Amino acid sequence: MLISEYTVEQLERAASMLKAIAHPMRIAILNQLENGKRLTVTQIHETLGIEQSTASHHLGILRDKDVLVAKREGKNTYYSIKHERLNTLIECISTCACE
Amino acid sequence: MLISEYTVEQLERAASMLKAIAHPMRIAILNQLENGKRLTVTQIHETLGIEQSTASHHLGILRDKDVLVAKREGKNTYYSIKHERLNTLIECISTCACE
DNA sequence: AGATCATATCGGCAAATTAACATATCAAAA
DNA sequence: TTTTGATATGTTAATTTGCCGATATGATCT
Repeated sequence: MLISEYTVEQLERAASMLKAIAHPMRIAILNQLENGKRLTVTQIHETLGIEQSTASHHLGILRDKDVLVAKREGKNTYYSIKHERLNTLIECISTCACE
Repeated sequence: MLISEYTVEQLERAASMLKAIAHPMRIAILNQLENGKRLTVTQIHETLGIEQSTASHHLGILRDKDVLVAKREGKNTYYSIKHERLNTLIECISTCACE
């Protein structure tokens, strides 16, 4: 079934990605990862001043919804933005909120 | 206080806008309103096949979070996208979800 | 004022989310 | 294999959400 040229599945997938992003701390995380930067859980948790488990939790949500990809390298897991196009979205919402 | 070049308030505002958008039915609504289109509550409720009260509810959420603007004209209330830039965001998330 | 169309709000309940903390797993080094 | 650093998961309970039907408000016409 189609609703407005997209299927229900596509709408749900889009919503779940957006929902993952729609959190102040996760937007802050995404700002840190703009333009292809890669950071570990510890770097995020230290930079943003949040609990390690909280950082991991937020990163996990973003990974599960295909916003970020994780790559384990030794003890560390590096996170980065999965789709180039998402940089546009981050920038867009950040500037929209500043008016 | 600043987190990643944005204030907490800006991050919260961005998150609350995104949260408003992050719902399958509301993304469908925004698709209907792309590129400056204006629609009434009844048009939305009939086009998308949802209850009138549900349509009004979703539109209210989007208006409250500054995603849409409402303009009353006689019996009808016309809704439309508030910031041009949001069209980019809608398109971006819709295409991201189609891969 | 009364009738009718359009929109907004209320009450209720099941379902989904959230935050915070403790704990568990994984990887390398000693 | 024990220890330590790094990351991931589980468990709570409190809050929030979505949807529905019903009802209330607003606007226009007779």
